[in-house]
Amino acid sequence: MSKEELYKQNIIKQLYFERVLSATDLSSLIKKSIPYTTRLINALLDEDVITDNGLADSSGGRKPQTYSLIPGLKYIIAVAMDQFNTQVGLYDLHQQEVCPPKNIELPLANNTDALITLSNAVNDFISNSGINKSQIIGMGIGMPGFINTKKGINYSFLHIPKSNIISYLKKSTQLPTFIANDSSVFALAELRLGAAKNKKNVMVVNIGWGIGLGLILKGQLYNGENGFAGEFSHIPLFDNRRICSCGKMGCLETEGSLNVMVTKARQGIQEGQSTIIKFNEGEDNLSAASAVMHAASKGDRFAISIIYEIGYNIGRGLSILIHLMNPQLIVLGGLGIKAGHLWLAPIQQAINEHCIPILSEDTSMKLTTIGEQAGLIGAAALVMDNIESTNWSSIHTLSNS
Amino acid sequence: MSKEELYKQNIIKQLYFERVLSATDLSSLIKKSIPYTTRLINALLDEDVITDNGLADSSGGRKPQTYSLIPGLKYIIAVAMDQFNTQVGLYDLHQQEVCPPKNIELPLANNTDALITLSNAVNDFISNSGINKSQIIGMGIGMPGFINTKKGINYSFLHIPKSNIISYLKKSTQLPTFIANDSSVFALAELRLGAAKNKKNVMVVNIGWGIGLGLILKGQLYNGENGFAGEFSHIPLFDNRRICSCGKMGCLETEGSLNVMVTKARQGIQEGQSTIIKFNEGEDNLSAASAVMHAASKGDRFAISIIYEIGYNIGRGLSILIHLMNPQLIVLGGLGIKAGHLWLAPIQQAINEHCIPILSEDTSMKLTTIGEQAGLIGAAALVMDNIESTNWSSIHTLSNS
DNA sequence: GTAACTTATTAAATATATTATAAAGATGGT
DNA sequence: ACCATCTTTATAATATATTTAATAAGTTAC
Repeated sequence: MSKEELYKQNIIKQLYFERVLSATDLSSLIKKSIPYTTRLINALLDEDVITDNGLADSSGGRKPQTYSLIPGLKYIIAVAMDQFNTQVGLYDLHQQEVCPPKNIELPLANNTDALITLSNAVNDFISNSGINKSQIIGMGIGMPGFINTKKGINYSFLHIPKSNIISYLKKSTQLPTFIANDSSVFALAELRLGAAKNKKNVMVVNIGWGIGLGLILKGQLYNGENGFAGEFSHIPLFDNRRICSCGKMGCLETEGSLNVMVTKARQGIQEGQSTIIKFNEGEDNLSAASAVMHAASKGDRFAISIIYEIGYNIGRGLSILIHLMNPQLIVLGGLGIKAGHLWLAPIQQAINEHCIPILSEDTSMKLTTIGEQAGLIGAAALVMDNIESTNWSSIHTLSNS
Repeated sequence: MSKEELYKQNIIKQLYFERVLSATDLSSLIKKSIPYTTRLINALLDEDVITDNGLADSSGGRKPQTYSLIPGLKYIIAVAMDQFNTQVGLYDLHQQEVCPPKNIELPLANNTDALITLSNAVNDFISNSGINKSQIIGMGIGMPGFINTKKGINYSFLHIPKSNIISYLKKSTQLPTFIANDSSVFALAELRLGAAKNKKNVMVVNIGWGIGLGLILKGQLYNGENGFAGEFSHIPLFDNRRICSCGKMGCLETEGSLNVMVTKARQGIQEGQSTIIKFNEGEDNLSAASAVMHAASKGDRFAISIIYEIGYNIGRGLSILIHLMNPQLIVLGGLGIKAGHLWLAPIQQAINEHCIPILSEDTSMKLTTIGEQAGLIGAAALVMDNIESTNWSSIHTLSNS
């Protein structure tokens, strides 16, 4: 690809994440001069890839002409997987849902058919959407596990003998495919569209059955040497003898996660704690955790105390992170976000107790604002973040010729 | 500075760290085409900043013409401080000592005169060296404490009301000055000239009275939002009740550092352990620690067991680091390096016990090879890493005209 | 001796920035 | 309402920066 095409691609990327930008904005974002940027913009206008978006308000001078992507020009398939379920969504270039996302049951553990199921589901989903496959620029997938993004290998699930996930899905769906760890995808969503936007050093914490972590360093996602960075859940932090899901003992996960929340709640109820939490027989962990968090939001003291304990332990882990990375912001999200601001006090308390003040003073903490679709939105962002070559103008060129 | 001058500066930087390079090497290092790079090289030759270094061996084609810096063209002042002593050295552009480094006693704690003492010492040192100040391109300083590199502030020591260290020293020594945390400087030395050279993700561990850490991520030094990243010594890792030097409890430093080594040795001897370690009355910590490490190298089982315990605890901390950063290499250095390979086994053991295998498998561990001058060499590298504008050709221009 | 390869040089073409100027609007005063 | 002045934005002409392509030259390995 020529340099000029690369810059155009960069402009498209910027417009995807910012939606509306002026020539001056774009010039500083792609770090090229205004006249040169203008030339690139005009080329993109000619190719019918972007559109004139009218004049924006003045900030003390001539009103800037603004530009944006044509939303229906191309689409993106976003896939958010967890160990049991997978969501598939379709988004346009304004990050809007084109049709309602689809949920499929897809257990990952010991499931040799998982990829077949996935690619069938994606192909069906596209067919039902009515969108032509040629208009889809790619598929982004966030999934749990140890993932080598470049090689397309998940060392925990979805193993394919003599091949890899990316090659397989490219072949079976005919779509450029990008995969990443679910916590990285979540962090990417925060970096491009959420609380970490335009921030440099941010820790994005995914409170779920484990504690996921996406590291944003110097304004970029950090993946580590093999893509395994951010294994926060399994740092050896406690001297307990609890066996963790990873096989080791004393991991953060054994004292701070939604699993622990459910366990503590069950235990407390059995011991006769007075609480409004009610578990049905055989209730699954997801609804149990939701019940605890719901009770806590209603003011249930027992539930709040459980969240306090777990939050405090997560905060202990975050103290280590603050010492090592000196971040400006910590963003909390994931399933646990249902308990909202109740996390803030115990985590902050732990940080106060375990951090050197000069370090913790300049680190702020926020709850995610992206909401439940974070996984899908991040997966779509993953495509735009990595896409290198797409024939952006094909459709309009065809209709024009 | 014009773009072209910037590129020339970059060429000088590359030649400083690599000593001898061909046009092709430089072209790929500065990421400009070969013809353009050649033009820049010729300009530098004309200005008598670099010199033709003859032909290098062929690797299957025409022998490359190589170039190098003229070592005596410019010099660098390097300063390595610890809490009690400060070393000052003078280096040429081939990283060679111009005269023996000087040691001065300079306690940092509660010493309002420290900066005056330092600048006097530096000025004296330069006078005695016989090098003209105009030939010195700058001064690099590594020092303990919480340091904001850009603002020139050390929040732990050397506080100056209404000014900062850089401004003060620039004024009193007339030299462009750069400061950084001692562990960062050590990591820089490893990155540019040592075991981390051309590596991407490396943890450089400084085993001393605390455990310092310099993080190299994506091939660059990582400093965090305010320059405080890498506070490994004070991560809350132990459930002990030992008060740390930072005021908190349970820091890594309280169970893994040379201070702990000395304490354990003293305790053991008092309890009648059989060992060849002998402490004189009132022996200071530095020689005591050296004695323990010396005994261990001789095979003293008690000394070795102490190193094992401390190494194991450091390894526990490193396990966390590996989970979070997924580095390809860990480099061990600092005062503790006197015990050499004896650290490797206990640290590796802790990593084996506390790391998920897939993470630890691809992380190797090495001892530093830079030696005792690491602090000074790194401080000199700090100058070359950051210098932006120097009149490189002045002297020769004068002699030519 | 020759194929394959690395390195060096030159001319030509392309990429990109700077400067000057114009246009459009904001602000504050009368 | 009208004007003077300061900003920001847009565009055209010009100058500079940088790469590409073609070619030549020097080496190695078979």
